[in-house]
Amino acid sequence: MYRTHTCGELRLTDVKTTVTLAGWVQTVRKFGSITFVDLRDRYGITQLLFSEALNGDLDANPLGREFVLQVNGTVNERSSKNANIPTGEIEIAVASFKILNKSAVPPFSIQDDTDGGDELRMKYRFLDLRRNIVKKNLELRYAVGRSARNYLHENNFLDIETPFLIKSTPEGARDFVVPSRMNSGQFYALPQSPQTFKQLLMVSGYDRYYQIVKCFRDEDLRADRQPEFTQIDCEMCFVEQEDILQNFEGLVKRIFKDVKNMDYTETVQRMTWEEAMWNYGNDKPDIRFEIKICNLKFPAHTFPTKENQSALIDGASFGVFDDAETVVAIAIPGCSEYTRKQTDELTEWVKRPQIGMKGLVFIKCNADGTFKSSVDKFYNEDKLKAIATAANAKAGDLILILAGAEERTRKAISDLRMYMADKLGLRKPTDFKLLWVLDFPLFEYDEEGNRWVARHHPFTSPKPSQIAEMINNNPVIENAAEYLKHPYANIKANAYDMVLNGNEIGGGSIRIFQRELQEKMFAALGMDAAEQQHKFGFLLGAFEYGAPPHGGIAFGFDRLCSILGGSESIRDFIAFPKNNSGRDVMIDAPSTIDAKQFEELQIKLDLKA
RNA sequence: GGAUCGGUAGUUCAGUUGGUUAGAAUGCUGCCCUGUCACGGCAGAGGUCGCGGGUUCGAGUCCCGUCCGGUCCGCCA
Repeated sequence: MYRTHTCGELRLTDVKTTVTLAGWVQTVRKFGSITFVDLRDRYGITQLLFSEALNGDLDANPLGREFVLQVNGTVNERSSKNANIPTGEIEIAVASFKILNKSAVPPFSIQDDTDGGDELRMKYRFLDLRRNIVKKNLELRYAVGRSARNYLHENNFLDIETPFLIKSTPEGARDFVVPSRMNSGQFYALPQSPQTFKQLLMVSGYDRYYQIVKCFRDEDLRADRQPEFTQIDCEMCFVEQEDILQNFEGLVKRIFKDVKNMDYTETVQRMTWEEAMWNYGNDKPDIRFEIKICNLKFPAHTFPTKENQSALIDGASFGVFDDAETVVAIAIPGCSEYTRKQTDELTEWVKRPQIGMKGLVFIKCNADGTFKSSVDKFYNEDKLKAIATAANAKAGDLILILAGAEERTRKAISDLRMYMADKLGLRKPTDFKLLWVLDFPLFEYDEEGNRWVARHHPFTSPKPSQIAEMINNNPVIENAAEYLKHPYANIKANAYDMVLNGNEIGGGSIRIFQRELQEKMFAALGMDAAEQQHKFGFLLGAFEYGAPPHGGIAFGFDRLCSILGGSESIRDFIAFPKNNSGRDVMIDAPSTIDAKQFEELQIKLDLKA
């Protein structure tokens, strides 16, 4: 028997017990004739005492960090206790020990505040995973998964596996492709998601399906994006949007309860995509703080239902505003005292290429009710006051105004809103606020190809009231400059995103289940009948055999874990992640393959120089 | 595909206007120490300054190229 106890469980009540422990040497502290060794395993750290007085034959000298050690001894009460660790009141008086394996000196320290940089930790990820802080993240990941499975199981969902080797249908992201040896010249693709399979399962009558499943997308990475990632993938039949929303806010609330012991009792807020863009400039707003955009000027067709307020800024001969398509403002609470240096810094921030604004206009709403702005030359006190009222600014606030092209400016004000909230500490990682964003546009305009692309995916159904509009109109865009006036631009989807603290954690839709509508959708995306048949014939065929109404959702599992863990990076919650270039630096993948493998695949490499 | 920041001891970093033998902390090795838990003390080893080229009397430092890594934009149905 290698061990009788773990390194985390012995307490004062175990004193005088003879025990055997096994683990890794965390530290060795020598004091002449006695030596302390901290022994670590998954469960904790236990102090070992090597003492010449107790056993003169013991020589702790050969021990080094990360040696694998088995010790036999007696549990003793410590004479000086350590309140910082659960086992801090006891130690093991070592009677005998065995080095089960030696260790090279690790390239970085195995502790919470390690001295290792990211690259090194990834190269030696097996050592990094020994660190408590990383272990905690993987434990959290397990807890989230277990909670989700429990909830879904209790609600009659069936976990069904779908294949990883499937057909390439590069509609959205680039596929990872896998050559087939037995079918030379042909390729599988790894699934970007099990989308079509789960829909086929609905056709088969498995009315509640889920899977915690890997998905693969061959696109460039970010801190929160990996080429292989995990989704909690769900689908239901005989449901409307409302059923899905109810079921899956239940899932997330359950995860909050199980993982964070948090009762999320408040109603999950909902807003339409249009409201989100109007108020926050963003389809995944962080609503933990109140700041909303004031739309001083905007192109009428982008928000057909909204009233134009440009009278507030027009007629002042201020060219920047007069020439801009869009002028938007946010009132930042309590920042009217910002110095020239601070406002300059904000101006520089919005001028960075990532934001791409030409400049920043500000209005200080002084505590005494006066106003001071960077555009005093153009706007008198009354006009500034009117703008401040529109922006819902109070005395003491700082109004920041951006002007420019609609899309870019809206994104910029959204980024600025988040930047200021971070600055003011309004985005606490311990606060959680859920939000449903509803009624997304069904289509997006692709400038490059002058065509429609599906905003969510091509299986998403339009709002029932707009099906006729879709079927009866020609998708061809005659005038690229005025694509927003095309009827398709206003078709809304039966699609929904779940947003947590400004992050999209899940998204889904009610699907198309009629062949005719699905064909119209494919056609709208530029697929002729032959291409439809080649790529999705199996799905269109299945829709002819009694496809039920259905819909579903998929949650980004890694991202959900990282948010619950209070981290920006999903890599911390994946045992063996890829780096920024999609490489696994530990096993050094991807790599070249043998000539023999090429031969078997009948593939000849011809790399462009 | 693009922008930007970085690459100096095992590790994390400092290194001034280009100028003597490239430093600190930590880790590592040896010695001392009976109550530490970030132990302490003394001594020591440890560097192709990512790589290639250029400018210069002289390059870690300046220039060009390249590789690697981080972040972001594009991209991510």
